[in-house]
Amino acid sequence: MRKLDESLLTHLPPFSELGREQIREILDRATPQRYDTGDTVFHEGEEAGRFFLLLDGYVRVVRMTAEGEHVTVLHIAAGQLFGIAAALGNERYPASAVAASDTIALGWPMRLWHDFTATYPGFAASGYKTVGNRMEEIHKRVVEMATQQVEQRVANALLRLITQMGRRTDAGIEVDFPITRQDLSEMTGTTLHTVSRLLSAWEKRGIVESKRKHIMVREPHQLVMLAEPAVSS
DNA sequence: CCATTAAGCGACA
DNA sequence: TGTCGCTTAATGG
Repeated sequence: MRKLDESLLTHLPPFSELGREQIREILDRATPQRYDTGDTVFHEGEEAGRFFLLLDGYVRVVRMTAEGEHVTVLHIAAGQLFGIAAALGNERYPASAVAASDTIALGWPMRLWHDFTATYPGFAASGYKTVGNRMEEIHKRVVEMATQQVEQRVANALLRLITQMGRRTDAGIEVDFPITRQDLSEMTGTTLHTVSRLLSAWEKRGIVESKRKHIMVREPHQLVMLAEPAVSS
């Protein structure tokens, strides 16, 4: 295997404050790995043996309920760390990580998390910031789930997707990985039928456009309107 | 307002 | 040809 190029990491937050030598050392201990769409990077409850940096593609973080239903907790985009259980003091992964598209990730043994945070300035801070940002996002969603109706929740989920993992096209902003109605329903705590009906209705109004596994938002502003809590009743 | 059940259709491998 | 993604209608909580 060819040596990894240092430029892979130099702009990324966890490494941006590090020198070339330090990045070299970190890269030399990394194991690159490909995952096909749908592949599981690690399973919920598994011993947390490695942490990862997503180099390319998208990963979704999924929890399983007692009844065996999937709940998508959040999505990870390229450049972000994931599986950093050690930063949370966990011995096991609290959720599963599934490749939402074909992806490439770097993996390190979890014990190196402690080495890295102790040795490299900025690495720990960046890791905790990542954790903090995700906590905040999850908290927002908890409030959403408790207070908003399904249409608002789905609109919000779609807005987050195009904001964080959208690809601009001439006709609008498209979710940059294959996504089904089932996926959206697992993000919003509803059924694929309800998502299907909502998307059909939005499509008739020209707000979105979708083919199988593709969703494009043509009128983000309209979606923002829909995402706001209903005024009455 | 929304979940569930059921039926049917086209895309895809 | 079988599976998957999607749509729609009907029903009921």
